[in-house]
Amino acid sequence: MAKTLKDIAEKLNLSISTVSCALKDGPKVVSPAVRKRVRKTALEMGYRPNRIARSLATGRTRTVGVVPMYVDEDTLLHPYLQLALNGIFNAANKLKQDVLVYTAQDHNRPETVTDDLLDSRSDGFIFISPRADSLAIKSVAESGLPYAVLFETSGGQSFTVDSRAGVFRALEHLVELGHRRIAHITGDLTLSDGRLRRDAFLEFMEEHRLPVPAVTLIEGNFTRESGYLAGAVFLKLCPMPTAVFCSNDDIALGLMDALTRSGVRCPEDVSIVGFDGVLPPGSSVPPLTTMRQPAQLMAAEALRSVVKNIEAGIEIESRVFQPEFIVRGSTASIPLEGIV
Amino acid sequence: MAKTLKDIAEKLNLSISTVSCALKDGPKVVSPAVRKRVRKTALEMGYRPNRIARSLATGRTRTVGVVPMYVDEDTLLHPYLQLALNGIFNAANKLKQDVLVYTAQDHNRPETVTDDLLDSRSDGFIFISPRADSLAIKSVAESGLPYAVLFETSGGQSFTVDSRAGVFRALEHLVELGHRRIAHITGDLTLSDGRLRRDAFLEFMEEHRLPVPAVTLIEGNFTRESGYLAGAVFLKLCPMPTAVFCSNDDIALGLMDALTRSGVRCPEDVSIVGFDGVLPPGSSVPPLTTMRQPAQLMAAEALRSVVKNIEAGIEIESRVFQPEFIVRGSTASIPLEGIV
DNA sequence: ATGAAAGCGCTAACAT
DNA sequence: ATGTTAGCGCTTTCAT
Repeated sequence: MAKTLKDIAEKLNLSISTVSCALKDGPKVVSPAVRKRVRKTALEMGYRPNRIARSLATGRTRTVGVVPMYVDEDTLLHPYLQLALNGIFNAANKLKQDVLVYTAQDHNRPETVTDDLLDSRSDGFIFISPRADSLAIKSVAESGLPYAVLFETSGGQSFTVDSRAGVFRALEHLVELGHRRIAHITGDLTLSDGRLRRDAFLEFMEEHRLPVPAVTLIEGNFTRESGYLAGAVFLKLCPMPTAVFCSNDDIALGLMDALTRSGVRCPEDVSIVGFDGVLPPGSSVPPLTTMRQPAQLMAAEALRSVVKNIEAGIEIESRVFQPEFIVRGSTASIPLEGIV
Repeated sequence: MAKTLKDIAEKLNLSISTVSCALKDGPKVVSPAVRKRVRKTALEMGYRPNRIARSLATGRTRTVGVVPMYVDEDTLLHPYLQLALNGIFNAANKLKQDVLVYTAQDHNRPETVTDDLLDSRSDGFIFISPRADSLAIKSVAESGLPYAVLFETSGGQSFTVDSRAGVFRALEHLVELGHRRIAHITGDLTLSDGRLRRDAFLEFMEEHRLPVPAVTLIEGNFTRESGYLAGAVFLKLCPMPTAVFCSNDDIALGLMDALTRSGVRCPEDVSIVGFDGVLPPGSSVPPLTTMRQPAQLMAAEALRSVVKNIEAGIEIESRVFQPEFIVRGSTASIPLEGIV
């Protein structure tokens, strides 16, 4: 059986509270002699404080909950999430916080999700790429527990990348290479990043007086499949754009795959730019030119903010992070026949 | 404030225990009428059971702890672990279990690791690729809590791949391609997979009367760096082996990198085989021929076994899984000059 | 069928 | 400086 404070107290003929305080320099002062004795026998008896009991008494768990974006299964296989989680765990370790990942979301019965979150096992939350109408966020917000939102501007204090700046930088790169017919495959437009990147795209094009025929604005949803499907649409365009700005890397890889299979070469025939920079360079041939968002840092900052709120009541403030442009092999000067 | 059983009880003029039982068909029977009333008001009041309190009362947390192999930081960036964790989370979700990942290991003070594990927050454990002398395993074993060991044969009931079968299959492939001078870069020999694969390599070579000069048995440690360094050693060998069997994929990629940089082509000049199959095919050029171990399945089975033990007292039994050979582009027939 | 009460192991205010 | 005690919110045995 696990040893308890009571066991130590009885053995030493002390009160439980004295033992408790002796072990942790508790609220009341304990004489050095006693403290020493207590610690010694605690060690000898192999005593380990019961965190469950402590949490019940203090109302704190030292645990922050992480709610990933919803997918049916294989949640942890998304490079996106993996980076974010790694950043969160790294930061949590330093702050002596535990992390509980809530992958068990059943969107057929959203109320169960909420129940899980509110059963007092986490002191605060980080929501990753939540839907705008997330019931989970709503309940957590109502409960008064602190939380931050990662990779999405709606729903609460958010930790996001400067999509607009990123899009502008990427498009400037393409324009510098001589591209004028630039298509865009959007992300999920119900997500803020999807909308912001599309809007920035349109704004840039407008500003540079570059035409955007409706057919060159293809709706995707941040998945590789949607990029692949967009490829089919793209191939029918005439004249074919010489460059495509994709709302994220997955889309870009799907597109690249579709184009390659049809004999369209990247970057010789068409330049492709992604966004997020979550994939290792070797994930595609040619390696993808992309805007890297500092996912790990953003995730770590979200965690720190939540913990600061829990521990010191400091308000959580939204932050926007600057992306970093990474030029690799998927972009090049426009093909000769593109120069009219 | 969060509502409690007491709140409901007072509102309804019932006892706490009646409310408790009404909500969960508890040990004692409650009249349908009361049960209905209780559930209705619980819903209205937004009552959520407090899992911490329940855990303290029942002594069960419905949580299994996962202890990854030790690395200083960025634990969750290892493809290895990511696959295993994903398998564990998938299986845990189905069994309504939570998963707590213990990345916060400070090997300078191993006793703190142990303390963390034994603070009653997990009902059982899965250790991933632990060291043979793992203090953490020892304490968990002593505490009597159930646990399984993943990817390592020592330390307890283990869930491992059939390394010997895998090595034999891989080497047969090389021999069929005409290779006779086959080198081996070992994994970490303090880990069972490292030893088993090396031993199987030696056994196969002996059986096929293929010479193994000491210099062609290069010690690595499962990291990409060790593969890269082994490359330098390898390049000095004369005659150079025509094939290398690497103890895992990381080593193989490091080696491939080193060779490519020196102008040695794979697979034209030298064939390379990896092991584990955790990396996406695009991770290298050419894509790596490897023995895939069913990491997700193994991890899921480990979790199920631990949970079965917790819930039904069923003994955890070691299992050995069959790997699957995946032939990709890094192996080919021996180069002409290799045929003497 | 329902209520009362003990207890899970710990914290912390209050007493001595 | 140390002991006593009342919780934290729930489960569960024992009364009624």
